Amino acid sequence: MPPSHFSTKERILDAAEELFARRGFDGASLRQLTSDAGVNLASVNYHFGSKDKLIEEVFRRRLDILNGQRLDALDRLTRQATLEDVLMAFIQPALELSREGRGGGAFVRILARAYVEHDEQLRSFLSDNYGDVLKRFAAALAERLPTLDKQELYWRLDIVTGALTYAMANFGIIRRQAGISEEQHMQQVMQHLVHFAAAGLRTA
Amino acid sequence: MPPSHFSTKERILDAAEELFARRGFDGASLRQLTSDAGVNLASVNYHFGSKDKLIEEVFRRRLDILNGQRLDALDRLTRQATLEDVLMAFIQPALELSREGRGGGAFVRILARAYVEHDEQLRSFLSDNYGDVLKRFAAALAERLPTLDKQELYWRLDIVTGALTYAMANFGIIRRQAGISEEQHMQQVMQHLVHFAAAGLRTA
DNA sequence: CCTATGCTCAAACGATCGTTTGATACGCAT
DNA sequence: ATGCGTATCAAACGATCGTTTGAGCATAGG
Repeated sequence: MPPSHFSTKERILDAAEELFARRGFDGASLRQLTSDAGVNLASVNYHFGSKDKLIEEVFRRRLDILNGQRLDALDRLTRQATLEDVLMAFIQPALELSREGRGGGAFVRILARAYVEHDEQLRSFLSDNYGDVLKRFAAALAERLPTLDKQELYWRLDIVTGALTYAMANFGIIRRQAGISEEQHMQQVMQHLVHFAAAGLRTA
Repeated sequence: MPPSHFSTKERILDAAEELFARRGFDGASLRQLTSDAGVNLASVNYHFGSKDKLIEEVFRRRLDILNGQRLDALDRLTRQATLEDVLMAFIQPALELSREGRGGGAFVRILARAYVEHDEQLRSFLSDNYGDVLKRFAAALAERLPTLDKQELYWRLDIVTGALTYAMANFGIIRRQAGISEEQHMQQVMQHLVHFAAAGLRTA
C-alpha cells in the first residue's frame, strides 16, 4: 500500500500492530514491517529511535486511551456498584476497542502476548506507566470481596485478568450467531465474561 | 555445566525447555541454548535435524506423558462423575508436572506461550498429535452441561482452557502460605482452579 | 589390529537481523 | 534565489542467526 492519507508514523504503528500480533516482537522484522507499511526501512529508527521504542509506542498509543476509558468508567460508579459493575468497567472498553477496527483487534492480541511473555523490560514499562490502573481496579474489587484475604485476592485477580485478556484477544475470532447484530453480540460476550470472572472471584 | 550423567539429547531438551520458556522460540538462539546445555552448537542439528524439529520434540516428550495421564484419569471416571471431576482429570496431571521439578514448570509456561501465539505450524502439530485428547474432554464436559448449546460450549471451553493454561503457568510463581506443605498447596490451588472453571462453564 | 559407526568439535556458510550513513528532495522563511 | 530544518531514500555496516562441513575422537565387532 504505497500511498495513504496517514502519516508515516501512523502507517508504521498500524503495520507494527498487525505484524507484532501475528508474528510476535522477535518474529516480526523491520523489513517486513516497513514493507507492509509502504515506507522506507530507515524511517522506523528515524521516527522512533529503535525497534524497542517502537514497541513501547505501540502500547502507549492504545493504552493511554484504553486505560483512560477504564478509569472514567470506574469513576462513574457509585459505592453501591456491584462486583459485576467493576468488572464491566474494565472489560467493556477493551471489547469496544477490539471491535472498532483499524488494528484494535490486533492490539488486544498483542496485550495477551505481553501478558504471557513475562519480558522484564516490557513488564516494567507497563508497570511504570499503567500500574496505577490495575491497582485502582484491585482496590475496587477488594471492597466488593470483603471475605477474601489479600493474598488470595491477588492470585485470583492474576488468573482473572489473564483469562480475560486471553478471552478478549480471541473475541474477534468467535463467530457470532446468525441474526444477531454486532452490538448485541458484544453485549452478550461481555455478559458472559463478566459472569465468568465474577463467579471465579466469588467462589468460596 | 560441562559434564552430566544425562545424554546430549536430554541435556539439549532440558536447556531448550528452560530457554524457550524464558525467551520464546524466536528469542532463544541455538548458541545460547547449546551453551546452557554444555554441548556443541552442531549437536542440535545432528540429533534433531533442525530447530523446528527440536521444538516439536520438546512438546512431544512432555505431552505424550501428560496427555496420557489426563486420558487415564478421564477413563477412571464413572458416568456419575461431576463436572468438577472431569476438570480435575484435566488439571491435576499438569499441576503435578509443574511441581515435580526438572523443567516441568518451564514446560507449562511454554504451553501457555503456544496457546497465545497462534503459530500455524505449531498449532497443526499439536492438533494432529493431541487433538483427540481435547475432543474427548470436550465431549465429557458437554455431557455434564446438557443445557448449553454446542457453539456456546466451544467458546467457553476456549476461555476456560486459556485461563487454566495461564493459571497453571503461573502456579509456580504463586507463593504458598506459610505452614502449608507443598502437597496441601497444590490441592488448594487445584480446588480453586476447578471451582473457578466450573463456575465459568455453568454460569447461565 | 583394523575398520566401521556414532558422536563431538571448531570453523565456516549464506542469510537476515537492527541500525547507521550520506546523498537527495521538499517546504518555507529570509 | 538562498539557506535551513525535516523527511525519505538506497546502500551499506557489523552482528547474529540457523545450518553445514569435514576432520577428529571413541568404542565395539570382525
